[in-house]
Amino acid sequence: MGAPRRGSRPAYDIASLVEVAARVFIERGYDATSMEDLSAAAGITKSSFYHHVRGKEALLRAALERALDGLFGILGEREASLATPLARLRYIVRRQVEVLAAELPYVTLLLRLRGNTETERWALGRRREFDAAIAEIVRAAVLAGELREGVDPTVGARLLSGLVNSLVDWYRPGRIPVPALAAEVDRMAFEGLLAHRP
Amino acid sequence: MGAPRRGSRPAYDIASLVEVAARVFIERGYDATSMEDLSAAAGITKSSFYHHVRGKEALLRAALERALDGLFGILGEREASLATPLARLRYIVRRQVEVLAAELPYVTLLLRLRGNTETERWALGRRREFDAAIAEIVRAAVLAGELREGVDPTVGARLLSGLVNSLVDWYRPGRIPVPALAAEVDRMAFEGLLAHRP
DNA sequence: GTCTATACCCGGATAGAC
DNA sequence: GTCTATCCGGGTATAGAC
Repeated sequence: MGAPRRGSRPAYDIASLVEVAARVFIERGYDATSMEDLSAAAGITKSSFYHHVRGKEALLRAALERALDGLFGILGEREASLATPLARLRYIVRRQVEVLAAELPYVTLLLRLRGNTETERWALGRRREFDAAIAEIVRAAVLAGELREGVDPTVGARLLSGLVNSLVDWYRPGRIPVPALAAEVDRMAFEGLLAHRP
Repeated sequence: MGAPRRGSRPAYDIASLVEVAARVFIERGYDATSMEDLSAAAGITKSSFYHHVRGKEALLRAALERALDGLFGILGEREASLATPLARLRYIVRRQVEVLAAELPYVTLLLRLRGNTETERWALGRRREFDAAIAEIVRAAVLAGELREGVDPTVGARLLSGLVNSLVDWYRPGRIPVPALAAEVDRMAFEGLLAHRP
């Protein structure tokens, strides 16, 4: 990614430092993570670390941008405009699982924000925008009669998002192939766990 | 709850201070919350606050105990031993929604732990025990053929718990009657969102 | 680019007067 | 039981030598 390095040390391009930071932020929590923790994880001292990075919040912002870019990217894909609301919804859910798996630490961070700093509030706002887009599609699917009667669009959308987002609490790369994971989430969300139909 | 007070000030029994603390912990995050924040929320100074409370971690522990007591209480109820695994599972899910709604701040706190302190790790361990109990029932239901074929018990259990637990991210008391909420969660989990059956 | 040393502030917690 | 004053550790961030 960054310019190649001459020394034996790893290349401290911003991207790799952001990756390290995201990992530690998730492990300890953003507030509990000190710049000392981060610099140690990167293998240099705190002040050297500052040579590369503006500060703690800038690292958080970079990580959150990556997560949000991934998620909003889905909405811009061709398939996100499929004919029926249900087809759009299922496509987006599948892609959401994929993005979540691909950008796991960044999305995890995004989903655990509290809103203390300006950066966090900004990211929370963008996340709400994304959720609203999903909710709108759920609403359309209910109106089109594609979802079970009596599904409250707001509640349904929140449960659906909650189901997908809960993956960050346990999914770890490598254990389950992503397509299989996406299929399980899809079936759970749309067909449910039951064997038979009432 | 505590002994009645003579002055005009509210009674600072431990329970009410724990409630205040839980609220602020959730709002700001545990690590970002200072004892100053807590004492201010209780309407007294930091040192007065210390007169009533051991420290920050003791407050956290009391809140987490309340959440865990509520959850483990479910497993001890008569109905948690219903005849079929599926019946047990649906009963527990419903009760889990009810406990979550009744003890919202405490359960929210429990679900957002990172594991930095000894208290947090203790609570995380107990939470894992609870999740394992659910997973065991899911496994039994799959073996009994009560759940859709091809459901991985581990993944299914995690998705189910994730769905239920995601409520803490948006449910607020009063908006939706708890029975209706429990019914929506049950339908989503077991029947899915779709209108028709394949 | 990396280090040591340090400024500066804020957090948890306590002492002791009232 | 409440307060003001304070200790002390650790946090972000910077200065300046190498």
